[in-house]
Order: sequence, then structure tokens, then C-alpha cells
Amino acid sequence: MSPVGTRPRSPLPLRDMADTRTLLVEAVRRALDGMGVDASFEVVVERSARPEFGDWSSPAALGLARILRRAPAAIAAELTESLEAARVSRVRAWTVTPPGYVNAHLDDRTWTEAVLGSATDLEATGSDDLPKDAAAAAGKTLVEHTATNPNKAAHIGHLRNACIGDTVARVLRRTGHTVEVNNYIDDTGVQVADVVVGIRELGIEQQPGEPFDQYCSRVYIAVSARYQSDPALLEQRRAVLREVEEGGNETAVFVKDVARRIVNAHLATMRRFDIAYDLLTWESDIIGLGFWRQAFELLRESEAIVFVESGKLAGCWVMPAEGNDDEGDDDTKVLVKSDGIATYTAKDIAYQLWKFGLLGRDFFYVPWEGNPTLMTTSALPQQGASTSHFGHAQRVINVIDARQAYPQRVVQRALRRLHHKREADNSIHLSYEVVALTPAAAAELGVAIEEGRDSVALSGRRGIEVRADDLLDRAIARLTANARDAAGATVVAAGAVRYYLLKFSLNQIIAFDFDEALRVTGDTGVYLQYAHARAAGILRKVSDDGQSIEVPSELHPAERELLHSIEAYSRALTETALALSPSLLTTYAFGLASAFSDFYEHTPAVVREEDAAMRRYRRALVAATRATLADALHTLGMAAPDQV
RNA sequence: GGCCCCGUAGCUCAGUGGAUAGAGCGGCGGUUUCCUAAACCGUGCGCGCAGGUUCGAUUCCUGCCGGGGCUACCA
Repeated sequence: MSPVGTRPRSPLPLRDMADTRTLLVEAVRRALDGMGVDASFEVVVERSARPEFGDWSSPAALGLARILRRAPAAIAAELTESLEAARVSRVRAWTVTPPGYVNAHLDDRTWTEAVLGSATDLEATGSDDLPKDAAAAAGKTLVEHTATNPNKAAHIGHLRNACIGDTVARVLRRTGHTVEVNNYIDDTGVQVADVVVGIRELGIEQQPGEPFDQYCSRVYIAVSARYQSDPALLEQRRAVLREVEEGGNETAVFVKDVARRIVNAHLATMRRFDIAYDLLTWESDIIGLGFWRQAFELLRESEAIVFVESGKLAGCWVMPAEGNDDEGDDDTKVLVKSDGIATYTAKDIAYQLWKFGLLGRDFFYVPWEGNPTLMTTSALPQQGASTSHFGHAQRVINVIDARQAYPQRVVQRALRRLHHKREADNSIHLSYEVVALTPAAAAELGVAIEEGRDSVALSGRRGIEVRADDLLDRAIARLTANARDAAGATVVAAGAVRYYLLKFSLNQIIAFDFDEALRVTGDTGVYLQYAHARAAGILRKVSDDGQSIEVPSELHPAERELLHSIEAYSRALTETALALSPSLLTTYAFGLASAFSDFYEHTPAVVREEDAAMRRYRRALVAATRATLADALHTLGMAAPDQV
């Protein structure tokens, strides 16, 4: 591990990060002001399509042709003249290319000095160097992720959720946000009840050495199958759920204990991927502390929910469709079943109200199983103080797969009906698509593929899954052959799996394939970490002589691209934070690693550079790359090893 | 039926209202007296279809086609 890896992440020093693109946008803006162009005209500046055009180009003149009723080329010429007169820093020359692009050619010396300086700042950033942007003033963002049902081992679908949530939290923290991460434990739901029924009724024994979560997975599959042949068993499930809802009985204690042991297994699994939480929130505590009762009263008083007297929903409390029109029963959500038990969505509404501090109630909090950095909610006042820094968020991000879009809309609707419009608007369902198995992966698992389909959905209930721990173990095994040591293989393997699950767009279904997930070449986490190790290797061999850096007047094309990529980091980070989309950052990081590999292969070896000034400059370029890549890797939740 | 997502190269996927749409994998052919070859280089006429908006659309809008999901007194 790099020493940088152990340093706590601190926000970017945004005030000194004026990147070249921003300077150019401002310069073009000023020039257009002088030409009488309205301030509402959006100035676009982007990387030039081809190197011979320059470094940065703006199509502003194209869009202005119609507005100014002049030829684009003429506008571009005038714009260029104005820009030349303004003597924009870092720009060596302005050119125009048909049909009217204005191109900036950078002054390599001043531009490079600025980029290397920023990257050095990146490395030197201290924790007291707080950003001054609006993001930090926005208050706390609460991120809920993982929330795996506590009844089975975590599989790659759960791991995708956790990697997305953990990375989003890291990106937000890196860009100056205050973040609280919750992991919600649904310990009063059907799934955990199923396992309890199975343990009690099926007589399945835990094998010697078998992890508890894997044992429960077996029980879960078995009991699910048994329901088909023995529907009477479903009555057992109902009984368990009833007793859990009532609490204070032997079954409730047993369920809680099963959940506790599974949660520990999940925490251990996620820990292997460097995923951690601030707070475990238990559904049973939401019930036990009367959160739902309170939420129910609020909803009833504001008439957001109504009691159904007749029809197929007779005896239920429901939230009617938006706008109380005649959309039909389609959009009517049952919150309290006719047997008096609240649905999952109902409890989620209470939880969401708590997240914003709108419930007027709070949990009690205690450390989780002696863990000093992880807290858990509690319903028992004698165990802890009720005053806490948890909850009371200004923004809530729920990382939940796309299949739950509807219930998430219901939660938002509930906030609106309670006249919490701002909180409803700040309730973000960070939706992502599921992980499915390719035919090849299904075949490897011995799972039949349905006629006419090209993928198989994961199903813990049916045992169609790839366990997160198993995937990591396979990745470790794959990497151990080439790794320096076992610890190195573990770190790289975890990063590789994380990268694989993060690089897809959120609304893209991951077609999971073993060969693809375990590959160690090409667009993989291994490639990024290898690039970092190469850079670190150079820095080990070429020491910093402490003298000031002289940038050559002309750059090698590979150096130029590398500098552009380094400079783009700040923007990649802020855009990732804005879009809440980790794949933007993986794409960026791969681009940076590629640019460095290109530099490495196509320019002379830095360690053999004879000229001291040149060696100093090129070392600084490598150092800037390493610092930037390490920062990106850590923000993605990956290690930045100095050697692999 | 209604709502949501997807459709880009053989495969898996990026990408953007702007100039000649990219990467990885697979295939074929190369690179190692040189900082780690987990690397690099060469080899590719592909934005589902049809309209519309625009100076400019793969990107925005509408319709259609194909695939997936949601629409439970499950979570």
C-alpha cells in the first residue's frame, strides 16, 4: 500500500484549481461581452477534435451566426482578434478553422507549470484546507446503501449496490460534502422469517466450518422450495412475522440473533472491499420505538392515507394515487395490511422522515459489537444516549435497484403529502440496474437458461447467484500467481472486482461474465493499479532533488495528453459528484492510466535521463500522475499500491 | 394497458447538440540488450427504424420495432 493510501482523504483545494478550460470559457465570455453578445448565450469550450486544431476549441461562432446575422468565419475572426488583444494567460496562439471554430493553442511552459502545481497541491492538501464551494454549505447528505436482507450470504448484486453507495459517499466527501452512511437492516421482513422457519422446521444442520451466512443461504433455498410442495408452511411464516411485529417474545429474539449473525457476515464481506458504514439502522427499532406509529398519525392527520371500507383492499390503510384523480387502483399503495401489519414501504416512510429529522423522534445509539467506528441504532434507552449527530440530513440518497422505483416514489409522495416539499425534492432514489448472468456464467453455475432469453436474473431464493466472497476469492487466486505477496494479491483483487462493478453506467444491466470480471488485462482495475505501481517505481528510482522545475518549451504529444488528463481530474470529480455516477470516474481513471502507459512506452526512460533539468521536469510529471491516479483510485475505494 | 430502463464494432460497453463516433475483449500480425510485457503498436466503412426541431442530431422531441423491469394486503 502506498503511504498515501493511509492518509485520510480531504476535500480538493478548489480555490486554486482554476483549470485551463474554465479560464478559456471566461476569456471567451469576456470577448463576447465586448461584442455585445447576450450573457444568456452559453459558451462551450471543449478539447480540440484533432491535435493540429489546437488544445481547446469553441464552436461559439457557429451558434452566434444566426443571432448576429453574420457568417461564422467572420464572427470567429473578430472573436479571435479580441482574444488575442486580451492576452489570455496560458494561451500561445488563437486560430480559426472552418466552418468557424476558434482554437486555443496553449503555451506549454506556463500551462504545464500550472497543471503540475495543482497536482502537487493535490498531494499536499491538508485536512484544514476546506473548499469554499456551495457543496459544503449544502448541509449533510445521508447515503443509505447495501441494505442486504439479513438472511443469506451477499452476492454480486448486493455488492454492486455497496460499491456504488460507498463510492458515491467517497466522491461526495472528496468534493467537500458532509456525508453520513447508513446500512438499513430489514430484520422484520419476510426473507429473514423464511430462514427462521427453515431452521426450525426443516432440520437442516450447519456443516462444520460452514460460514453462518452460507448456511442460511442453503436454508433459504430449501424453505423456498418447500413452500411449493407444502403451502401449510406459509402459516409458520405468518406466525413468525406476527411475533416479530409484536416483539418481546422468544421468536423475536431468535430472529434478531439470526439477523445479527448475518449482519456480521455481511460487514466482514464488505470490509474486504474497504466498504464501511457510520450507522446500522434496524427496522425492528423503527417498529419498536414507535416510528411507524408516529408516521402513521402524521399521515392520517394530513389525510395522506385513508382507510378502505370496501372492495378488494377492504380493511387496509392506503395512500391513494397522486392528485386524487381517477388513475385507478394501479397507483394505490397499501401501507397497512388488513391484518394490521405495516408494509415495508410504510416503515421506509417512517425511516425517511427520520433521515430528515422530521419525525420528532430518535433512536438510541450504541457501538456495534464493540466496534469503535460503527454505531448501531437501539430501542433500549439504558444502553445509550438519545442525543446524536445522526440523521437530520438536508439531502438523502437511497441506493436501491431500479425495480424499487415505484415504492421509492411512494416514499417521496408521502413527504409531499405531509407538506415537506423541500425534503421530497431532496429525496434521491439513486437507481441502478441489476446484475444478471450471461449464458456462459449461467452454464458455469449449472443454471439452465430460459428459452428465448439471453441472460439469467440472480435469485438468492433459487440459489442462482455468485457470492461476493467467492468472486473475490477467485480473483485473488487468479492474481496470486503474478503477485509479489498474498496481501498484494488481495488488495489488487478487491480493487479489480470493485472496478468491474463500478465501470458500467448505473442504468445498464451488468451482464456478469466470469472471464470478464476476472480478467487482468485491458480496461480493468488491475490495469489502473499497475499503472500506479509503474509510476511509483520510477519515483523510487529518481529522487526529488528539490530544485525548481523548468518546463521545456515543447512537449512530446504523449506528455501533452498526459497533462490534459491530469488537469481533467478536478472536473471529472465534480461531475461525478453532481451526476452521482461512479462510472464517470472509472472512465476518467482508465483514461489517465492509458495516457500514462502511452507516456511510459513512447518517451525515453525517465531513470536514464541524463540532463538534470529534464529529469527533474519529467519526474515531476510522473509524480503528478501518481498523485492524481492515487487520489482517483482511493476515491473509487481502490488501493494504490506502489508495487504489484 | 400504464410507467421506467436498454438498443452504438463479432462480444461487453464508453461517449457527445459540434469538426473524421471511441475503448476493452476476441481474431490476425508485430514489439522485450530500454523506468515492471498485468504493457505497447498495427489491423474495424457500427449509432434499431421513420419523421421532426436545429446552422449542425448518434445525442433533444414524437411515433414505431426489438429486449428487460415495475405495476402484490412481498421486500
